[in-house]
Amino acid sequence: MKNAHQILIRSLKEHSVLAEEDLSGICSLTHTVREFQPNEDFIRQGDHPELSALVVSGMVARYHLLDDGSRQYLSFHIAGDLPDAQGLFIDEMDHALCAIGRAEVAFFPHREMLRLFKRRPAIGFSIWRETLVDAAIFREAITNNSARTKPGRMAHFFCELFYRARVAGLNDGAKCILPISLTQLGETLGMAIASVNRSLQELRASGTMDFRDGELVVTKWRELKQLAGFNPQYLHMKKQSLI
Amino acid sequence: MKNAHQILIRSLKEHSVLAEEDLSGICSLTHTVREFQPNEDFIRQGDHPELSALVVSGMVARYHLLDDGSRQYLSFHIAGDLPDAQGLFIDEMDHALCAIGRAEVAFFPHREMLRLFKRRPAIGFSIWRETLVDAAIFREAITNNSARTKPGRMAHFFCELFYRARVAGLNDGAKCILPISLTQLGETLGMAIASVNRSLQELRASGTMDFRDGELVVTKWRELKQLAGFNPQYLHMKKQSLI
DNA sequence: CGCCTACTTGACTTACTTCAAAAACAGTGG
DNA sequence: CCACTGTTTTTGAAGTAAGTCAAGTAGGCG
Repeated sequence: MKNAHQILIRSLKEHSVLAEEDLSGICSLTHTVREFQPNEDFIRQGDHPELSALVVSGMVARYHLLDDGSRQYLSFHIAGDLPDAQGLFIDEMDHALCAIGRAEVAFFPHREMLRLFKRRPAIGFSIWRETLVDAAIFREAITNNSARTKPGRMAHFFCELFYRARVAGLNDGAKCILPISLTQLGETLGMAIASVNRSLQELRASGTMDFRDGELVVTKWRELKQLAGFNPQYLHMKKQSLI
Repeated sequence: MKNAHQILIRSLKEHSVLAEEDLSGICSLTHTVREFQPNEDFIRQGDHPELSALVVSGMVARYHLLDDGSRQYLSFHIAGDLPDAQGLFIDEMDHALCAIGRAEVAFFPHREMLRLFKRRPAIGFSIWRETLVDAAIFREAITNNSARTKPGRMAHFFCELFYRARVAGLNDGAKCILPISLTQLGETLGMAIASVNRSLQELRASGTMDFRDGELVVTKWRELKQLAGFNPQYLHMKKQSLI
């Protein structure tokens, strides 16, 4: 397992500039690491967390639980992401977090982080920035689920995760681990399971990508992007020209 | 016109605790106020703003412009909101802002704000918090546009705006100014104009509310909330029990 | 091997979109 | 004041995408 501090630093450096003292400040944070099984919740709606989570390995997701018991997935997070940085300033969780596949998550105490932000504002600013990119991803999800055709929105979803994993250095060439079921895909994109399947087959037939057994393979990135209307600008990465 | 500093302070106090020195720090910020006509853009996709906007009066909205020229509205903002606080840390705008109805907007220089955050971290934290509530609103919009029936999502949209306006002290009893067209409502909720109209008529027929001529009247709040599945917890206001 | 879960497929039904046109309304100029 | 224009809202009818329901297949695991 890679060191949690290093994972966080790598991820923050993706978009922010940090001084030597900021890095050592981050490394001074205490933390614990826990492993979670597929679908295991680690923060629930209504919780008042005092720790902030960092994805160390695997994938986690945020979701809303509706009155009728149905689920709406809101976002997916990979190694380096801080999926609940909002807990730093918002007392009560309005959504839950669970592992997608097996995942390792590091937890940092809010108290220590806030103290660090006061001492080294640049660290706070870089994590603030991270939460703002998060918000940009949510905005894109609104547009995706509201304004695109079903196959289009599925393509866009795959594009985003593929791109983010690529930036994080997690892809194996054209392959990307994505341990998500079709049912979950439906609960993410707002479509019925039968539709998910048919849209997926349409994407397969397009020859641009394949997704099966929790693995995404992108064979024609440019065409897939086109088909999805994907423009990575909203992810606000420094290396725009990556792929 | 009310003083922009006072409007900002009132709004931040809605969820954060600020010391006397923080308040005077906020009041030391220079700003300009501009008035915009209905549908007038004041920040465009791709811009690199150096000022942060505060809604002083009226309503503004954020939206994505898609490749095919269609629009997806992302959020609506009323007096006291900072609709582009993200510009503080994210260089390039991934969405645009426009006035809905006539609106007055105050602009504060990023440079001054960042300097203030370093001197008085609590101010930065309160605005950070504001951006996190923003993100919570986006998350709810994902769920709304993906998991609810068309009339349900329209009801939820009205509930949220009514509630937020009420908290901000902008409602006139059961009435609330909402200068938005049915077309825009469709571009917000991801539904065709014809559907918007029919869903609206369904809501009218339910006897819980009416919306016409840019004015929302809520006659049965409890029933409307019920019908919408609206739970204001995600807005993270201090006064939960308000309505 | 049998059970469970995840995926796939088909048939049916209904919601919603699209298209088209009418009605209501606001603004403009004679 | 009223005709003219453009915009927004409303209504109707037709077509279609996608949801629901139901059954069948495939893969993983004790």
